[in-house]
Amino acid sequence: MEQSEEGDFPPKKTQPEAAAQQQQQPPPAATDFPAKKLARQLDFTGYTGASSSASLTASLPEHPNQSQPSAAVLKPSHPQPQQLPQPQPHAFKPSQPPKPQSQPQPPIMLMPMQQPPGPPAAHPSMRPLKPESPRPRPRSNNSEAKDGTPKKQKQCNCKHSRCLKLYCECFASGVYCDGCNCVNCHNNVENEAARREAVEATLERNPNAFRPKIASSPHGARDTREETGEALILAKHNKGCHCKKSGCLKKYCECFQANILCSDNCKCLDCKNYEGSEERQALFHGDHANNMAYIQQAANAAITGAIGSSGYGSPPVSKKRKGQELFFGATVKDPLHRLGQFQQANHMKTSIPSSSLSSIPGARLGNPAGVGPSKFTYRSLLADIIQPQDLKELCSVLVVYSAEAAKMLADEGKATEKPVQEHRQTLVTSTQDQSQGNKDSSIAEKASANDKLNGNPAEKITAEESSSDGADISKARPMSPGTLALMCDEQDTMFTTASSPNGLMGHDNLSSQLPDGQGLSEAYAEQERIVLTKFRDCLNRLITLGEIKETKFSSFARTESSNQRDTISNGITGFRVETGNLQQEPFSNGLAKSAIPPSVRASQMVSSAGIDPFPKIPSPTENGDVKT
DNA sequence: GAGTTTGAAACT
DNA sequence: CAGTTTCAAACTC
Repeated sequence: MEQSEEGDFPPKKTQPEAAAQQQQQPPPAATDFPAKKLARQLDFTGYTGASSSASLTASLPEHPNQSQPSAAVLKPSHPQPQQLPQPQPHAFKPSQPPKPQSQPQPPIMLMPMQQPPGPPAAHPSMRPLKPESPRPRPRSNNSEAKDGTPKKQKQCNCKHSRCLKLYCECFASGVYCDGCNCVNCHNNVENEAARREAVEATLERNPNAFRPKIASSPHGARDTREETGEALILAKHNKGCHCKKSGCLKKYCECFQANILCSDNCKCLDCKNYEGSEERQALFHGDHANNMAYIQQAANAAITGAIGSSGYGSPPVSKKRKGQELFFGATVKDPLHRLGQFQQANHMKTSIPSSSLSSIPGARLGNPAGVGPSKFTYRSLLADIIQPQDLKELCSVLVVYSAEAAKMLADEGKATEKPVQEHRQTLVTSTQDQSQGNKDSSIAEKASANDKLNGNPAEKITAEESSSDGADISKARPMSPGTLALMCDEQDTMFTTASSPNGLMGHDNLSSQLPDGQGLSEAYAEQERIVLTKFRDCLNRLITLGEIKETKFSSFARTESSNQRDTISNGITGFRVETGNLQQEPFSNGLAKSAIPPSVRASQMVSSAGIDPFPKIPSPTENGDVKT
């Protein structure tokens, strides 16, 4: 999207480029379920802050450089409309201009920023805003049908606006009408002039008219939040909604539609679209299908949002509820009540009595900022244990493992399982030592081994490694290990798609080294197994730590007395809770927990500033066993 | 599928 | 900037 800001609206790009870029972009916000219409949220500018006019202009037809105002203008990713046979021209528009997209093409994502909602897509990250499908039938698309991959294409039904006003979703999205059911449509190539005028008029009226309505918080991730496990709220509506009767729980509400919580930007009345809202939760719970859609995102959110110093903690910006709090406060559930909901929703198994909750978690555990009396904030038990850098490190390690596994597999060909295991052990050990150096060397090895086969991935890999320093993963770099590691879905694809030029490191190598596609699946499976095993181990450790902490709190609550020990503040040190059972308790996956005293394990996980957490987390040996 | 409701966009 | 009208999507029957 950056491009768009510079006036390089997708239309100008060549198809491949545009497509590629879009794919790399973060999933568009919404997800899903509302997925349906996010057309309006297309991001012409790419960002909230930028001055819109420039970017908008760029994206619009009138753009100077558009030597060819062809249809492609609006639908960037599908540049060559004309060449493609149009699936079916709209009845009213027989000559419908070229449609930019070819059918097979995946939907385009123009709005990277948000992702609120997570549609139940298999690959949530790819969410099409207005895909265009030549589908004759508008909404019934089976879009989400099978794999849940949304492909929806929104088709308007405008009758009086000629599709030249923002009322029209297509127009608002910056795309030509294609296969819509509109009447007297002017939002097409044939009426480019009129369209252009309309665009200008619209911009004149509101320079931000074509900018995304939903934007992620300028302050970044901290503003993001996970909502009771159901929806992922990552952004807020720029203008906010003004709903009066829908309670912001219907798609009339733009916030709801985008699957984001109402924010302080909203001026809605009787809003129920706030964090912890019973109505909202009921709504989600009642819609199981949609729930599934969010699961993945929620999971990701849990990782990115719950980890670190904030957890649910103190949202910088309250996600609203101002309506209720200010005017209906008395009638709305009190914080405690909501707390209970959260806990349930999060499947937090805690033995802490609700009565003690109010005094324990949230506010107390660090992150005092923003924790107001009226705002309940849930704080993950792992909040103090897992630090952002830990996560990054973990991601890096997993990627390294993957790379190593690929290399190993390639070297050994279809070697037997045993060697694999051994190698894995070696890897684990070496990794535990930790050190970037190690990782680099590992990667370097792999890279060098593959150099002959491929380009020279070494550089890229090396660069990626640097992300472990805690720098922003999303920097200009192509794809950091962290990103790769987190791209579960994408990885799946990568694993199975040998053609990806940019595939996960190691894959290409592996595939290229193996004779043919034959052993690939096996090799990938093994590779995946290794990585997943590592990840599992890490998770087991986290579970253990969480339980320890939980136990601690539980005990704390019970005794509820003195507690003030230092322990809580840092959440780790000093607890001496009944750990006996913990140690023996078997993992649900059958793995036995380590017999190491919790405190010891915990310390391993804890990463205090300056300490490289990585070694601690990811380097579990076989079954989560830590070196004693 | 027709009619109603709703709230954003457009207009005054 | 507030109030009103227009519009099309969402929703209901």
